[in-house]
Amino acid sequence: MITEQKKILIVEDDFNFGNILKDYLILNDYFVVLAKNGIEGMEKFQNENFDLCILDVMMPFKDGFTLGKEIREKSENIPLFFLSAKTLKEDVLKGFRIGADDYLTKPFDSEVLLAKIKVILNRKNFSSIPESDVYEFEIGKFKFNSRLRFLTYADEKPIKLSPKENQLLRLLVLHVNDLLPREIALNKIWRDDNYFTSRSMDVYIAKLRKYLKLDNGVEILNIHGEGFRLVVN
Amino acid sequence: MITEQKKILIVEDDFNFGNILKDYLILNDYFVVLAKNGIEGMEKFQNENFDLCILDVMMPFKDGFTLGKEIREKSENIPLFFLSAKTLKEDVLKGFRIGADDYLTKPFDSEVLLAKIKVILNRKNFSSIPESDVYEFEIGKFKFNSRLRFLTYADEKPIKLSPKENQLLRLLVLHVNDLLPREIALNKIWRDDNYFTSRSMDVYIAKLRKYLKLDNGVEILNIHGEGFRLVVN
DNA sequence: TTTTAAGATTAAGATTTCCTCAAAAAAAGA
DNA sequence: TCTTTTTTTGAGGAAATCTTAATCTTAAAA
Repeated sequence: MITEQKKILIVEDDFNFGNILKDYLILNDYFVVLAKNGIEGMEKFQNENFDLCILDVMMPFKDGFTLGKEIREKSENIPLFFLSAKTLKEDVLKGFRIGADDYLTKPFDSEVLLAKIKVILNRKNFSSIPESDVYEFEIGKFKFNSRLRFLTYADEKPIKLSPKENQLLRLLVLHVNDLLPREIALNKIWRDDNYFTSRSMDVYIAKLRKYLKLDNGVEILNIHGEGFRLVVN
Repeated sequence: MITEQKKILIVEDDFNFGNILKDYLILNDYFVVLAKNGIEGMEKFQNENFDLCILDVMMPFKDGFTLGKEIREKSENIPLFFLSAKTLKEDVLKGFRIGADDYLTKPFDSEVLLAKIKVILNRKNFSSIPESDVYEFEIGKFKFNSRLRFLTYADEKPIKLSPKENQLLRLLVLHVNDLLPREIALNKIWRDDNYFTSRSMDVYIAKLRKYLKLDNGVEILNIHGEGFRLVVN
């Protein structure tokens, strides 16, 4: 069977190190794209579809954490590794809070990295909703662009959505007319499921409801104890 | 929160360390079982359903690698973490070759472990959701959606069902025209079979009857001392 | 037929979950 | 830095849900 090569994005400002890593992964049959800073990294990420991102943390212009956060806003599911010489617990935890799948402290062994890459890429991961690169949606009379974070009603001026509003609305749309379980939204967007994140989600539901009120064929219903449902007539 | 606690198996021969870890995870809202060696670990693994296994590598009788291998033979998907003071690259790689999802070297920070646990349980969560269970039923002139918890008569406005109403109706439908033994419903829905849960069930039967009255070809009959029967003409 | 157990129905309490608003805190932008 | 935007936190209250209790009815057993 011919398995498609997996595509990996490496963002690393140390040219030497980046290239060694790239060559090593290519040798192990991955397709690798190397970006040399956060800005270039974001560009490449937007233009191609990757299976995994490996981000150096300390970089000029835009650091790895910032980039990681931006990537997570676009895609809740893409595997994300941070590489860093920062071994401080606080940094590691920050990485995970952003939504990393792993955090490797330099120096690390390349074979170990390879093993971790294999684990995460081989994990059977039929996500209930296929991770799609669709970002334009219609919701009743609204147009919703989740890349630009705009919600536009008819010919009115677009409503700008905050990142969280945007992510939540996107998940709701992907489950349109069906249940979006609370737990799933919390884990995907907030990366944690507890009392407070749940309250926070409620606040965002309220905000979205306010926006969507313009079209009364559209509403967000609660299913008590389960989650929410975006209903469109 | 309605979300079930995730169940974690820890296998660790150091009593003290194992218990500290256990308490820490319990504090963070996991259900934890601690086994003190590989043999006991395997027993517990076989008898219960875990969401994650955390195995110490160096243990008497049966070491963590051996146990991990056996667990992988039984279940190729369950997340597996190794804990070990062995930091040698070769050991780490061995762990991954066995099928570990991560390998933490002691000493490690418990918060970091917690972060990793959350990451992996969330990933698995999304994939295990397909829930190809049937959730759309017809009951006479009713349509019943047990996912959205709706009961709709002809073209009327859907009746919202509460979780318990929903579960009970679902069980009745699955046994349609046949007996649904009281005991089974109680154990499945209330997870307990006593005087009070039984009275509670009666209350829910009454509620369902009220809803179903719209269609007089549908009724819930009692079979004295046995249970209930949903009858549809 | 009488007695006892099981079930039906309704309503009141208790609990949990959700909603709303506002203020505090944190993050991003200028 | 200061300002603006975004996110979280908290409280009060509303709504939904579930249990318990009280009162009646029906079915089976003695």
